[in-house]
Amino acid sequence: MTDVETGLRDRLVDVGVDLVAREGAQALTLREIARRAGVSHGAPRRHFPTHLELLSAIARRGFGELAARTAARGGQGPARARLTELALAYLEFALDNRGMYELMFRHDVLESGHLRLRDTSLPLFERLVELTGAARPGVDARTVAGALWANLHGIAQLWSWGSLQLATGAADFTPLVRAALDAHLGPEDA
Amino acid sequence: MTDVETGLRDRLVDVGVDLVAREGAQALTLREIARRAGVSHGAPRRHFPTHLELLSAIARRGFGELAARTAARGGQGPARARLTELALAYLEFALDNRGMYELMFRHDVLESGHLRLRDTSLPLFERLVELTGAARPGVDARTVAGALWANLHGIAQLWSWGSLQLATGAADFTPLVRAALDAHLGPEDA
DNA sequence: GCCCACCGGTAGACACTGTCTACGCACCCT
DNA sequence: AGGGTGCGTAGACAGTGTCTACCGGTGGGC
Repeated sequence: MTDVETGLRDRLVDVGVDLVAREGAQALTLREIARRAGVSHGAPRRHFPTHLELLSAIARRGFGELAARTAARGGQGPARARLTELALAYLEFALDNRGMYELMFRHDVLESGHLRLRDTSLPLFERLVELTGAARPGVDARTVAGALWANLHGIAQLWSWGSLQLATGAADFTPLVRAALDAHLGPEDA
Repeated sequence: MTDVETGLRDRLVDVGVDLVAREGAQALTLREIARRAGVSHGAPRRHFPTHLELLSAIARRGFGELAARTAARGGQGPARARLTELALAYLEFALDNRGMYELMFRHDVLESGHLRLRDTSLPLFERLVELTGAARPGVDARTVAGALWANLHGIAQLWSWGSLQLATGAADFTPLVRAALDAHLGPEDA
């Protein structure tokens, strides 16, 4: 009735997205996904030759939503303000969807050829490069953007793991994000 | 004869360290470690009640060597230069020992209580805080050090995964590390 | 209109994993 | 000498991913 008519391929990914949000990345068993989709454990093989490819398809959903979230925010205004919004949106996504974010950056589990992150991840980075160049002209925007991206990723990972709270004693990650932005782009009101 | 007399507990960790360097983190099967140690698959249980605890013991070796490597470098000189050496040593460790580094930051696999990283990781961070305060007085050294650490970690991870090469087109990670250091600490010759 | 091929799901086997339990051997202590 | 305990063995169990044989329906070609 509702969406029973959707193909099994999409349904498996739906189930996976739901499952990783609900129980974490280690719950994404092939057989468990099949179980929750109401099919036998051999069925997914018709659509995803291997477990890794199913996980990659689930992760690609994550990259898509990350792109959508960061695109929705930081629409206009000066480049520096848009970068702040983008960075905060990135961090919030990572911490609202820890399981998915963890899955997205488990390169041992995502044969990077399968998930074509060039389609979703690279455009996002290009936007970062563009905004960086606008906010801080006169430097190698590509390198600075790379360092900034790495910084956001590191904060997301270490914060999610709890290390940064332990090491710095902070209770909120926004000061860290602002410190990173100030460092790479210069102080906000400059 | 050689070191046959070492206890099984240490031998298991030895085998694990060797195995993760040789074949990566996913090869650290409990049974495979036992096999290579020449004991039955049930033997490790006498020393490590669970697989996670054995992995944590192996990872702790990694934290120890990371601390040793970063301590060996950056011995003296101005704080800024020592920080550069420390950062490069950190990155080189991460990229020379990808399997180990990956293991060290797999929080799903390291019940963080077991590996007492307070003993090895926090002192390293404290040294980072101290040097940061010396290199860049007048700011919240703890926050800046946290952001810098996250930046190094992010570079290590994304570089090891290949994303930064793809996104920035760089072939060497030192420009990125220097960009991060310049960003958080100010330009070197200041 | 029939037959046949094929798409897609089922069911069972296989090797492998981590954990648990029963067993046994050797050693040490009194 | 005897009993207990530390430590490794061996087998069972549930669970995993992959592979293979099977098979029901559906659609196209003649």
